[in-house]
Amino acid sequence: MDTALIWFRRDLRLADHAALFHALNAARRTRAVFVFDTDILDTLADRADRRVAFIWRGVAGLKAALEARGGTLHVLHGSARREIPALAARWGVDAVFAARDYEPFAGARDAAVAATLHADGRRLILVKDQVIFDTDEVLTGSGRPFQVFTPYKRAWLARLTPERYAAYAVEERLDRIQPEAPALLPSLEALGFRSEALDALRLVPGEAGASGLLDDFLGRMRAYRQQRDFPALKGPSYLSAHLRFGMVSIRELVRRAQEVGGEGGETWLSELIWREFYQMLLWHYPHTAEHAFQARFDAIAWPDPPGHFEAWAEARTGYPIVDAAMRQLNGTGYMHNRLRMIAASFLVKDLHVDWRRGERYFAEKLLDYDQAANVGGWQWSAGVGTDAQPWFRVFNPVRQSEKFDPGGRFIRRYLPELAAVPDRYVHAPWLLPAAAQAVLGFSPGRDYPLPVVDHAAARAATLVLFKAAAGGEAHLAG
DNA sequence: TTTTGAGTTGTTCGA
DNA sequence: GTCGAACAACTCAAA
Repeated sequence: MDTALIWFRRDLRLADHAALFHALNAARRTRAVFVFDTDILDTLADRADRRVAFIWRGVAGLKAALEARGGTLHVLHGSARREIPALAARWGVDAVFAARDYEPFAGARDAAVAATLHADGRRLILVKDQVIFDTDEVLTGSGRPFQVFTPYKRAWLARLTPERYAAYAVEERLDRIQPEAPALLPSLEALGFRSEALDALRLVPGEAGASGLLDDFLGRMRAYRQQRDFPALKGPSYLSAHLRFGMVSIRELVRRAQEVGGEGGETWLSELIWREFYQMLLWHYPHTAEHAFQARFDAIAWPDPPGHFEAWAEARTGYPIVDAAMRQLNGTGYMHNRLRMIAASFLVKDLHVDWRRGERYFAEKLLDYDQAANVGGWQWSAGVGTDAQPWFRVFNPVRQSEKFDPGGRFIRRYLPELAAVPDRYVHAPWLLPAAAQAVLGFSPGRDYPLPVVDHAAARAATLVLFKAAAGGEAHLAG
């Protein structure tokens, strides 16, 4: 073919890029485009949304990298559904190449773009790039999607061969990307956003940022299994936001995990497999974005008592580990994985708020927000999802705090008002004896909120809700 | 078709 | 403080 268009979306890199590789191989000339899609941007409430600034810098870096090789990246601001077919027509491209995206919104958008292109005699070619195995490449013996992680993981690993994570080398053909006309990058302000929220994050967007994080993590991956659950430690890779926007290739990450091996490499690889498990599930069962995977639990009427959600979101539940976690999220756009489970469990099983409200809040705040992983994680925590924990397993926020932040280091990092509270009471400051309160000048209720709920009572009420839901379904079914 | 083994990340209670 | 058992019954996946 004569001309291809590579449409960058959440694959903002040049290295090891499957869609770019196929476009460069298929066509004599390739042009490149990124669209700041108003169909997405218009839904964002926060004009200082960290993700827009993060992506904007990633796009700027990508454009500069292409220009250093004699090409360029055209950057548009509008509805991708209209802009992509219009650009394809203006430039007379034969086919548009893009990385396949498994989220419901993306699937609908791509179907619409494909239909418009097709009516004009052009094609949209979607290429597997953001996963090792596509949605139908790891199935049960009877050809159905796995619903339990462990057998999925076993099947995934059994199919893994080095060719699966071999890099798509594009470097030698990048000179086929040619500028049509001088291309401008609209400023963040022109897009209607500000960047100050990102400045506080000290995370470098783009391929360079990803490669710096990966280099740092390679030295720590062996200790990943031991350290990953302790939020005060530097245990995880911190690559989630870069992986979300494709600033690093999943194949490179799997390659690295294999190279390091051992329990550290295996545990980290397992996390990458979880990512694909949830992407595969959301694609096969798109309704689970809004509904419990286990239908019998979709009917639970969560009491949602007034003020509970706000206390959680504003980090004033009176449970330090939960409040510290929420301050980390609100202040940085990131939350440690262990804390995501604790905060989610607390909102649902202690505050009795519908898991969907929590999922939506995380969707607004997380820089690394990934719909499949977030929905899957929330449903797991709420005990309503596929492969969910047993319904009677309710996290105790004080036990979790004592176990995973034993010295209260993480708590005090985000709750300096607890600096003077002794380790023994930092997980439950309302238990601090009156004599100690006087000596320390710390008074629960004055210097830090009293607990909004009693955990033991809240836990008992949760078990009743679940028993009623499970019993009700059995009754209906019978 | 039937059977069998197993299921990310826990908590509480009582000895 | 530490340890083992109980917490229920169900569904999935594979033999």
